[in-house]
Amino acid sequence: MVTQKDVANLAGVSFITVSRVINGESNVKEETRLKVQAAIDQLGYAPSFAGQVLNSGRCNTIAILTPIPFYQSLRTFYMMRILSGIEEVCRKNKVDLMMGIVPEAGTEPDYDYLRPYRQKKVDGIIYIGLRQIPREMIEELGKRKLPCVVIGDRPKSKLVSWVDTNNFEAGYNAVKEIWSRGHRRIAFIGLKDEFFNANVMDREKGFEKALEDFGAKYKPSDYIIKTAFDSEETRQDVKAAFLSWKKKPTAIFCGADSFVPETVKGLKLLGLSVPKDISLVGFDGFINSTYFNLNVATFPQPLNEMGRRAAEILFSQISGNFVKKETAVFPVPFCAGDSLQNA
Amino acid sequence: MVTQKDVANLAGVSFITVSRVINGESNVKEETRLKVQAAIDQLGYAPSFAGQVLNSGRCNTIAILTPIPFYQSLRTFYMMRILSGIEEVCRKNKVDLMMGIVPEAGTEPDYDYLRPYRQKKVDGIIYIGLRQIPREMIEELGKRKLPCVVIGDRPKSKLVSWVDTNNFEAGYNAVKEIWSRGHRRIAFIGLKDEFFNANVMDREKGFEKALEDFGAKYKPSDYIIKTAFDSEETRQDVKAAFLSWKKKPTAIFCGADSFVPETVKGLKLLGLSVPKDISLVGFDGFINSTYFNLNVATFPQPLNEMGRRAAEILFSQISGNFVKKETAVFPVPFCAGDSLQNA
DNA sequence: CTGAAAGCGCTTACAG
DNA sequence: CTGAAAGCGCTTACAG
Repeated sequence: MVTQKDVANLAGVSFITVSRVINGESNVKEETRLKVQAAIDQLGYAPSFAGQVLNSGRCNTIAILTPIPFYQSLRTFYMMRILSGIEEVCRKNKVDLMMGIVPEAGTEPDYDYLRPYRQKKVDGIIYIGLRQIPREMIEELGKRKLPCVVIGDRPKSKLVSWVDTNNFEAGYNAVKEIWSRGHRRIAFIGLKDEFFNANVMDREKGFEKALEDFGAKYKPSDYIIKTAFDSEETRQDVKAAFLSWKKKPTAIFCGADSFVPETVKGLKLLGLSVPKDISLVGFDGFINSTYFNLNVATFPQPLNEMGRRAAEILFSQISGNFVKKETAVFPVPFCAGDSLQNA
Repeated sequence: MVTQKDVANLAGVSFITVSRVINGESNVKEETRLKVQAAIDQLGYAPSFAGQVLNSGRCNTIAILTPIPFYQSLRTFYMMRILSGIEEVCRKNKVDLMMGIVPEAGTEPDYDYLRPYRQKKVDGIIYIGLRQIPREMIEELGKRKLPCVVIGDRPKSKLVSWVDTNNFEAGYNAVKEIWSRGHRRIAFIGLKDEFFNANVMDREKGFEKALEDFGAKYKPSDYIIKTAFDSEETRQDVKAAFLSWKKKPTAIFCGADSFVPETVKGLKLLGLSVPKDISLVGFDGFINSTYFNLNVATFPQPLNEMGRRAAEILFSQISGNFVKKETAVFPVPFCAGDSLQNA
């Protein structure tokens, strides 16, 4: 490997001068600088990361930790869009990105969340949620005061920053959009409690609150279907719910786009087609009309922007050498689509 | 940051003994080992990466370089499935994963492909293709003899290893499957030459060769549509081609799943429905029947396995301290689907 | 403007 | 079985 000494020898100066040129210090004669630069170019020298870290304590790398497996389609989109925003900010700041997949709970008992940080391999961590952040991790984060930003979850810890969408408001607004098109009986499809998905739950709360505020003539909670992720279960749950309801809803708000395809199929089993017989609104913006033959009205989360913001918060904490809880809540815009029609 | 010295002080030994315990050396009294281990646990010590790298020259990190932007849906799947295989092997080998997005050609003139390696931030590189690997990069890779494996492309360099699918064979087999179902006039949809996509081109060659071998009564090249990625262009190209053909094909082989949705729509413009009026076979296995309302016959690439193999080749070269060109060609299995019917 | 010294956290011989 | 010394590649004062 090429070192400062090699460059120094070739240029006929001491390695300290090489260090000065690398770091763009001003106290180097122009002639010397040119000689050194020529030697650097000739040898293809780049300063060893390890040597720099040892001195600066900064490694210009951050870790992205996430429990989302790489191959699960819709969740992959969620993560990739966030990642795209993070990457943009990292690139600007000349910071590298390390990826770690947090194993399923219980799968790998001795998995060490914070190893990269404790090893000083990264300066900070961005955790991309969707599944609740593990309690042990939050505790150690707090104890060690390490720069960390969580996306998509709101840890209570006094030291852990987070970036999230306003799911309650978005749920509320979803009902508002549907209601304004004349629908007076609206159903919600959410997740079973065992998933502990605060995001979908908040959308559900927004759904209920909006219907109360608007004076719906039925009990919102009677029109909530709780189902599972990416599963055929959804289809059956939808069918069963519809059969149990005496008065059928004219619109459905899916708390996540993952439920949309199976909901549509479940409705088809009942002889109902979207949007002719019933309207439908999704959430997330992952269902692409190129692949799904219905242009779904939805609430696309500003994932890219959230990724960027998370990275910015993290960098400000790293470079400021302090850890202070910062939070950001993003509103979710409505995006109209053919699946939502007037009642 | 906690260092070996801190642990040594707490345990009442020298930091060298701590180093021994960390590295599991045998020449440490059991009693001492326990004392040291207790101190390590108490302080939450982990050996600094930088110190280790400086000594061993090994950093237990590899870089994944790819020109695929994070947000492009189908290409995202391609990359993520490969990544999933790589990650699996990395986890087993306790190696970390660094991600780098190679900018569009010309976008960032001073982008330095090999910086992470020259900085000794990674031990080797896996390049995930889909767009041809940049010439400058290949040259520098060869010059520096750095451990590198390319996935999805076959660089000529004597030193760069690669892992790829047998696209010619797969293209040939696609025609074989279609032909065996009685189709005697089959069209191909590929990419315009300007994309330099060797993979799709090889499938095209397999398509042509198969038709020749089977004694097709027409010139295969007359039934090749060349289109662009992810674009509405495809729809128009399909329509135009169909209008120009006097004898219509009874089946179409899409050289990539990206073309499938728009091809289906283009056919619809002509009043043709799949598979009732015309059969269709895709390639890649990205079109999920949950989201696309047609179960497409296709050739799913063994991406996960390719990722694993690439990582294994890379690790063997890194730990062996040699760089030798190794290559692996994966066959692509056929996966039947409703879109391909008997003629 | 340039160089010798010390030290960052670690490991690898070498002594004892 | 344990420790003192040297060195990995770098930067940061300090001297000149």
